[in-house]
Amino acid sequence: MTVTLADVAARAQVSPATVSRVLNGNYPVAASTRERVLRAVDELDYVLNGPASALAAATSDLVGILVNDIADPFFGIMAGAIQSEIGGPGGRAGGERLAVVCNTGGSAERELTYLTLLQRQRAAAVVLTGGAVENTAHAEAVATKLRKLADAGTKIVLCGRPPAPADTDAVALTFDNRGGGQQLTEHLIGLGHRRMGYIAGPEERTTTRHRLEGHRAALAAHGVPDNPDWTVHGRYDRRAGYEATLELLRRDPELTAVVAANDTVALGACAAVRDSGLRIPDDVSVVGFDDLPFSIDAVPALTTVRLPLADAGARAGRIAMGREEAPPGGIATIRGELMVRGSTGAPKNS
Amino acid sequence: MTVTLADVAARAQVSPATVSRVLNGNYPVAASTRERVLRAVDELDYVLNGPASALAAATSDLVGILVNDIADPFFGIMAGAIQSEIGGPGGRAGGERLAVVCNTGGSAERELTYLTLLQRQRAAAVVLTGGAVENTAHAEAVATKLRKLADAGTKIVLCGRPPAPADTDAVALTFDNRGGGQQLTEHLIGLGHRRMGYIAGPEERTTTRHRLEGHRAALAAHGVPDNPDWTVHGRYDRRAGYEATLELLRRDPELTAVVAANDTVALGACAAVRDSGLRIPDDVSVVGFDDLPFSIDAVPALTTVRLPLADAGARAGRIAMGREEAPPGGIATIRGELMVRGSTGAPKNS
DNA sequence: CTGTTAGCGCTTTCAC
DNA sequence: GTGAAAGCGCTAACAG
Repeated sequence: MTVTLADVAARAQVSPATVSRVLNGNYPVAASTRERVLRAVDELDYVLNGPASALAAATSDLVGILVNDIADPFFGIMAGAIQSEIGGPGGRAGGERLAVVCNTGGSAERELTYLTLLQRQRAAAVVLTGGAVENTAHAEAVATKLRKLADAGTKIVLCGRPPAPADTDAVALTFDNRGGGQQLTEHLIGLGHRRMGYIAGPEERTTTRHRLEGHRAALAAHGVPDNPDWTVHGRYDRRAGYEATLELLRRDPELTAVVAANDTVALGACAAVRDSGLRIPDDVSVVGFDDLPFSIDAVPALTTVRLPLADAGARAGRIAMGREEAPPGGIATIRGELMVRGSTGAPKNS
Repeated sequence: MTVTLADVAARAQVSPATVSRVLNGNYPVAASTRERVLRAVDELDYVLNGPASALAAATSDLVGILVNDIADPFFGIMAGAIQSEIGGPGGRAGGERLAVVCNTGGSAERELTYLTLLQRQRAAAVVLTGGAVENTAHAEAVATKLRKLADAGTKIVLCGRPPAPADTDAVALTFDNRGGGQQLTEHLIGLGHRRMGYIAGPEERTTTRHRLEGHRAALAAHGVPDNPDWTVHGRYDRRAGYEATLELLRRDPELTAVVAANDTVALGACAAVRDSGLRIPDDVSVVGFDDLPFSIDAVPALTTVRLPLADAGARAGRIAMGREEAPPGGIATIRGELMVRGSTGAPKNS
């Protein structure tokens, strides 16, 4: 009932092999033959059987994209950019790759499971986005998995994630979270802030640690005192930002600034500051990280560090497809850009 | 070099068929045998060949999700919810479905191309999210494609999209965009507004048309005059909202409210209102649509219509997997809920 | 409950 | 430039 390549071959009066060759366009075929085949394909409304060709060719045209949370624009933007470069429709013929988006929810276990599932699909490439879980056992398990994938011919690219062990053959486009965190806090210090609350992301995450390290490095470099009470951990969402800010303000009502792990958290922080009857930035300055699209529309607009998410994703996609060379050493560090806006100002009593 | 099912069978001293059965868990196998097989799988570090099983079984465990723009949380939230229900890791064994997210960018052509690609993959199900392009030729082409997919055993679910022709066998979970638009405008009318600007989405989109119809129905029902000059079309992004608002205000500085096609557009509208030196809602009220997470953090918080995106996505996912019954007639209308917040108030001179 | 037997539909050497 | 033939690795009747 379903049309197969053999049917097309019969109709075009050629062998199945020839049909395969014109369909894949990776082999010389006489122009007249090609046209005859294409016509037959059309007339028969033939659709290639993906699994069958993947089986025979030992590779599929699926590209895996691992994200923590696809509902978060941070990941959505990267995923969209990656997808646009892996040659979806509109790309040159034959390069119709499909993106398999895997939501790990930040769980190490699910990350591994998805990697296995992608291995099972014989994915052409896998792009892992965002920070990694910091846990030796898990890191080793992931590295092992990546090695297996690479051995099976799957190209691995890390986008916005620290490099994996060199023997995994994974190309890494890493965000300079440490540097960004440092810039943000230095900006605040420059404004005169000395008592700053810090809302960190979930523990055991590279992104969380690096941003926090940047913050602390800035404090240390400028001799500004740190205080364990001024740091709180939470999820990367608005709710966590709201609650953490309330807690921070309760612990120390004298805080003049709140540094949030990312923009989403910062939005929650802004709400908490306002709900506490304080003004931004007059009473409390707030900063975020990432510069997601809505950040400029916060009131006042959020001071933050802009990460070129779309560019990074696009580049990762091209590298995954072998359409762009990997950076020297397989590692590139992508810096963020400090965006100073209305949510930060000099502290009142400075 | 790569381990196959036959290797596992040999090691476990059973037939390949038995191994297949324990792996798929859809057939009775003696507990002791199962365990032996599982052990062999483990020892050999065996990973099933997806394409091979898809070929043999004539169906894959891929589920396609068509979205206009995955970077937009409107789609990201639905996609995430769908994915969480199609039995990713954590689901019961054997139900490891992968989500293939396809970004159509709102292009009818790419939508069709992706549908073909999904057909090629023998996708188990396809979920089409968001509004459809309004164009007879295209609608017919899509319907034809859906029929073919359904014939091949692919389950089709529409999520947040108007029903397709009945013979496509597509289940539809439709958002009541018309009703939501009407509620919003009635709320404004109730407040005393009589001169309202409307920023519509792109033309030729069902969502755009329905929301606008709701707006106009409300105007008509209350005898409030409409004016062609008060409607502007644009993309569903902040920039479009910003520019459209400036244009609207230029055309009629007396406008007391701006109705935006969605929250993202509303954010841009708010910025434009403020940049024009006007206050929200004192001078101009602004409303959005969707109630995306950031909407409550706008200042003032956005009055909007909440769409249960996550619930709808989850339900679509379950229906696609056959884990929930389709609604009677294959169509369910999902209503939004009016969320009255600070961005709307009575007009000044009312 | 388990083994045997055929393919599923395509790609790919290897000849011609 | 094109054809023939041999699988790729798995599932699904059908027996037993």
